[in-house]
Amino acid sequence: MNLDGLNKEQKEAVLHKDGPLLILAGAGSGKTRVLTMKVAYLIEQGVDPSNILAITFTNKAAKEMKERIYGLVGRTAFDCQISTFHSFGLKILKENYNLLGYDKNFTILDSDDTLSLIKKIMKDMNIDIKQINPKYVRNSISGAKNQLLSPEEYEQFISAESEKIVCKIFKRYRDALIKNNSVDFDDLLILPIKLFNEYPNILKIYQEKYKYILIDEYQDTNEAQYILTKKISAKYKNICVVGDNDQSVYSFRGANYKNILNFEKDYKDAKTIMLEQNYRSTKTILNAANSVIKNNEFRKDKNLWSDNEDGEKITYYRAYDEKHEGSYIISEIKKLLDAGYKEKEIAIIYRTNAQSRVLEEEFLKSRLPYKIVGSFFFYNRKEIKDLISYLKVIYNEKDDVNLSRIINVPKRGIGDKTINNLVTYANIEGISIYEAIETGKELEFKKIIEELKVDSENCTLTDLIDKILDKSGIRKELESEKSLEADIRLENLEEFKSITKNFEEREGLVSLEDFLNEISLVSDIEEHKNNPDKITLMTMHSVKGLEFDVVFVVGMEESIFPHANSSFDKQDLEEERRLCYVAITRAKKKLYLVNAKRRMLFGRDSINPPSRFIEEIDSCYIEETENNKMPKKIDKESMLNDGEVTYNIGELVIQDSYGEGIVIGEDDKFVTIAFNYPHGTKKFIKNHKSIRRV
DNA sequence: CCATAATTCTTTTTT
DNA sequence: AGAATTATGG
Repeated sequence: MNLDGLNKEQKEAVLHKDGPLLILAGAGSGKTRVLTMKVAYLIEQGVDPSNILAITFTNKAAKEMKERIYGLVGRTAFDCQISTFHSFGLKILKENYNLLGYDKNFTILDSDDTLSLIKKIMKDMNIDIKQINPKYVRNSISGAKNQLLSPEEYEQFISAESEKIVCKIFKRYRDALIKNNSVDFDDLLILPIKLFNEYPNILKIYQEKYKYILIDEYQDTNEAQYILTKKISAKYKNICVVGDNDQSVYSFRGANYKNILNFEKDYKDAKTIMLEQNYRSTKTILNAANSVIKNNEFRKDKNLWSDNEDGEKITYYRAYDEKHEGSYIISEIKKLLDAGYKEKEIAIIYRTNAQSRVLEEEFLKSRLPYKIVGSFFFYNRKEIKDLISYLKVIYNEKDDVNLSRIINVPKRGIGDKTINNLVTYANIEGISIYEAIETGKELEFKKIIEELKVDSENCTLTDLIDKILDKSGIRKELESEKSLEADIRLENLEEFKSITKNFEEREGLVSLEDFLNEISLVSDIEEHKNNPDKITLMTMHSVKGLEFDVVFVVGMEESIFPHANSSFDKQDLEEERRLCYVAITRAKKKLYLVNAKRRMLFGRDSINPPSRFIEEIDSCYIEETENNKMPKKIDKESMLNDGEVTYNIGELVIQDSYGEGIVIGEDDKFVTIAFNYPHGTKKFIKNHKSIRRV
């Protein structure tokens, strides 16, 4: 194998074959390259590809790694197990479902399904969902599960009244999942661990199977993921993990960057290699990223450097509003394309998914090719969810959650009362809703599902979709409605067939089981399509691990980024800053930071000051323009209005640094203004020019 | 049981 | 602003 393109440390990492290895790899230091070459090297050294397990966090990363290994070793790459933690967990469950009390055709509940199950349980228990938010319950349960706590163990740790209630719901929730023959996302990690604990001989099989384990983004692993791989690698200890503490951005999911520190404790003879040279970005971009991240207090300083040229300065643009933000980006992209940049080398990244909406509108107008990665937009539509529920029920009739969703879709005259009767009966008998159906209109529904079950055995997926639409009456209902909205729904359902068709062609598979697994774990429509040259729109979280020539980071405003919910707590804020570090370091050649003076949020016009992260970047890296004048240092005289200014208590005003606020107090010299969280109340010189009436 | 009106969320981030 | 949930009346 040719290692010429690698530096000393990279070579060392690739050539380390046996024993634990920790690679601390800064952004853009070539870690993916090292990982892929390492796999190729192992194969070259005679390791059976089927003994290699490589784990990534996102499906995109897994896909990319597969392609790159394929590029190095050819078809034998397919014999390696390269997947996300969750799909790896699913694979183990599929191989051992019976030992865990499940039927073969168990299904995965997504976070919406999980939420409706919790709501149902709470209703059953007469818990007011206004008193305790079901989402809080869901998150608490998920948190406990990821700490590998059973409801009984969780009980030992809690004291608050609300947590005790959560615990009771947790118990019912756990039982309900088994009864529904369903698992949630967390189960994909913790059930395999349970399996290994209860059946050591099975653990042994997996230890022999996966003699070499590589894990990417190790700083993002949570307790469950940590334990899972620790168990499997316990025998041979050929475990190689790659991580960067500065890029740890999943603590909300229980990720614990301390796992990196634990690694050296767990494996006393672990070798550690640091990759500190950045090959990706210009000096300007890297320096900007470093000047932001150095503001984090809880951080081990490191020395990431670059030999690349200085490159262009960063462009900071302050748009008038969110639409202008979009149109500005479009106009810049047009210039970039004229200058020879390729669409697929341009990315727009934002903090929240909701921001993609306005951007998409502007892109549609511009007719530039774009793709929104991770857009729930399609899968979140009612008609698509209904269709998927049909598929899940056809495959797993015990799935009460999805069955309840569609038993009256389209309208069949089955209302709350009928369903409640069914549920009560099913509970008494200890059977599923499906089994409980014996009479009435619901029996017709059952017959439809029975027929479709047969169809699912006999025809292709795409044909099955057609049969569902016909036999359920969904198509008929939408066609007879003759509204634009109904037409769009039909179109979306037709579009869904292109996803199944693509799946069938790509995988050569037509099984409902495989398709359901795929859409449960890859809930991103773009992953199902072939993607030619397009401009990429995605969140900062999903962009991790990728790189582009040109990156636009948009919505650089306080309370969007850093997000309002994360700007108060110091730890949260530091995570936001790491996220900013991730965002900036995606850019290879040119970085744009964009924000809007005002923006519609929750249907209200809100005004937020520029993100603090912009100010943290040394201004020498940012191009000076008319538009982006940094917080001006003008002498006090010129900042005061001539003459007297008076305000009324309760009046809405805008202040340049803190945005919208309400006047809550006034005397002859000062005015007191209450601003939105997290700014609080501030006192100003009354006729200061930074304050304006709305 | 269902259509319409009124009201109340929603936007962190992912598998 | 738009979606989702709940109330109301037929």
